[in-house]
Amino acid sequence: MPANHPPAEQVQPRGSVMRDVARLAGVSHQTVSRVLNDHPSVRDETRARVLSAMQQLNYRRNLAARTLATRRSGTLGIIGFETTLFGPASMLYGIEEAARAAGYFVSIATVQRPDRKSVLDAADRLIQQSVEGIIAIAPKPAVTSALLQVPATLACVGVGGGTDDDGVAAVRIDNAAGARLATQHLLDLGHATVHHIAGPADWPEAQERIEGWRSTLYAARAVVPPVAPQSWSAKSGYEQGQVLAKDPSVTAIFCANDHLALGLLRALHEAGRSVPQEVSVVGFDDMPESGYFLPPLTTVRQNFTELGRRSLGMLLEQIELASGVRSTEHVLLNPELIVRTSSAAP
Amino acid sequence: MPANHPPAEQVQPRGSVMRDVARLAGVSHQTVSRVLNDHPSVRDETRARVLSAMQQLNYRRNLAARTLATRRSGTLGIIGFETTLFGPASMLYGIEEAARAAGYFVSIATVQRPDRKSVLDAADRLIQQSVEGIIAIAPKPAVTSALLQVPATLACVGVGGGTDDDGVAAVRIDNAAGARLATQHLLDLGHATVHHIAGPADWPEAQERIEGWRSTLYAARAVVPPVAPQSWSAKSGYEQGQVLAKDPSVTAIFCANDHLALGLLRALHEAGRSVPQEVSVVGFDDMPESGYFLPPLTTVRQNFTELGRRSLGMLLEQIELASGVRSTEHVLLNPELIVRTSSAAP
DNA sequence: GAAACCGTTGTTATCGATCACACCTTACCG
DNA sequence: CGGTAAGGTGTGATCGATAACAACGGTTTC
Repeated sequence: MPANHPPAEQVQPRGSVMRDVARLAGVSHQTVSRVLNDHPSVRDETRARVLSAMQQLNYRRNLAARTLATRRSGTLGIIGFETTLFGPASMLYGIEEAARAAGYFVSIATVQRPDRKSVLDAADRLIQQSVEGIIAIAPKPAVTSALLQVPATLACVGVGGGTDDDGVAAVRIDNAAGARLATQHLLDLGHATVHHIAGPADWPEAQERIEGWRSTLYAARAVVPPVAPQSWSAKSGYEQGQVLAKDPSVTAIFCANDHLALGLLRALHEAGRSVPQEVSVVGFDDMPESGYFLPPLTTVRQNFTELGRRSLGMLLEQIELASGVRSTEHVLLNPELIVRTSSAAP
Repeated sequence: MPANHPPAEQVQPRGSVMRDVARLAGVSHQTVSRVLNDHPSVRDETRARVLSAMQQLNYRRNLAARTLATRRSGTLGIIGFETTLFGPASMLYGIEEAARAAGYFVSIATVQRPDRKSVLDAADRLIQQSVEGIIAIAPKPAVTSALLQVPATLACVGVGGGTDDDGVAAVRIDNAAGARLATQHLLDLGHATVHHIAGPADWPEAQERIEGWRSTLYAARAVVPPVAPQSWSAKSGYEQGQVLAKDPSVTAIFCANDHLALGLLRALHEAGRSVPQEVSVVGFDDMPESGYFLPPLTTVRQNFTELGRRSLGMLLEQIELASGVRSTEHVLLNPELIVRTSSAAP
């Protein structure tokens, strides 16, 4: 049920509307509308008169009226999760930028938890605004599966790790490939095996990175050390790092993200184990700061902005195709290994 | 001039509208509207019938129509700058959360550069959407001064460092106070003076931090070392750090933000100067990672989320007061010193 | 010379809500 | 018992745009 606002006595001051422009230009409002919509059959001289009138009156077309008449709002919705983090924030940025370029407006709805109810709630708010499509930042499958519940004629795209669900179009990076890149890099340097500090067990992205890491070790016939998934935080990296630091056989560690790596670096430092001389470390994400860690972090770069742009591209495709059937296309982007100084031969 | 979208043949499927609900409930559309708007004079039994009809039809009120009729959109606009950074991203989050709680929708428009033209452009896009108010993330004065150009009846609030301008309501943190906190902390530890790695010279926030730092040194009759403002980046901190590291008289350094501090820490480490034994370092911002730097960074915390919430509060006040005159209230939030291990007695 | 057509323009209905006002009960009062 | 007030409900106009169609002068076509 939509909220009702407290009354604001003063309404927005009535700016100029199409009638005013029409009167000033000496034409009908419909002609003004034609100029506005680039209709071909308007005489150049008439068009010029109208345009000048619009300029004089500082006319701005009323989107609400247009939406009502056309049943198209020119607005896209984003369902965001943990948007204070660098990754989601960058996706958001990429989406907005691309949307603006395509002439769309962007409305956002954040969710506290990536569960079905919150997502449906957010989607509802967006639908009320007549958005023409929704992009959901979807770290967990619950998000995309919730998207299946929204009216099937509404274009939807999921972006992020939790987009396994086949019913919804999605863009994601290839987490397993990224993990393979990192692991193989360390093996190639000559490490006997690679330890892994994983992300939380219930996150698909964390699972996929474990998968990629594990399969690479298998292929190389290397020992597969145990993992103890906890969270994505530097704290967790620090704590697990303290344990690993005690084990002299550990020479290479791949972290599921850069925050974990940061915590790990601190733990190794405190334990007196130098990086990369004694232990090599590789992260995942490539945050802006990662190049300035001590030592600068070798990591797997996700191009979040590109992720955002691509998802917007897919959404527009769906909208403009308007087949009515929802696309279920999945796009997998390849991450890139950024080698810095935290990794070296043993 | 608004962009026109390529035609999407298929329009949104017509969901149920007020007429449908009215028919099913056996009342007039006006009565449905009354129920929707909590009008007192509806018999309980009628209200119940209407509500049940709405539920059966999964009715959702059309915001565009409502906006057209009431001239109120229930939407607020945000003009964002560098929203991928932790600070702006957190403000955005705080705003959205508070807006949702207050029953408002949020639409966003980002700008590439914080200059007059870009801001007016963004404001224009928001005005087209009939937003009832605008919050601008305003790192530079050009932003708020641009806000003065938007119709005076539209509520506006600036948030951030560039909000000196007296014509616009604003929320900001007290940068000078933060700098004093940091500088005094270092002096209190027993350092003879404090060096400063500043932010870029054309940013008010950087200037205010310089001011706070300098005035504290004056008051303590300490030597005021020169500053060489460059950028906000870790790279800049690294480069300036390399210079400072060579000077054995330098024992305490206050950085204008945590990124600079990160770069500095690396430079000090590479120069073999230990922190905090030989050199103390204090940052500004308190990013989530700062507690895991090597060593954990003493820093000045800005509560960005709170900044966002407060700015939204002020905006709502303006909207709901609707005095027509724009508020010019300024709110200054106090930052907080977070002491970790990067600072110690010389 | 009538019919068909074109480019250009105006007229009227429409989108889905709210608002102002009219209408009908019922109740209460003098 | 009639008049007024108040509660509950319906009717029609309205917000500002677009859509559909009609109208008009001037060709072109048969």
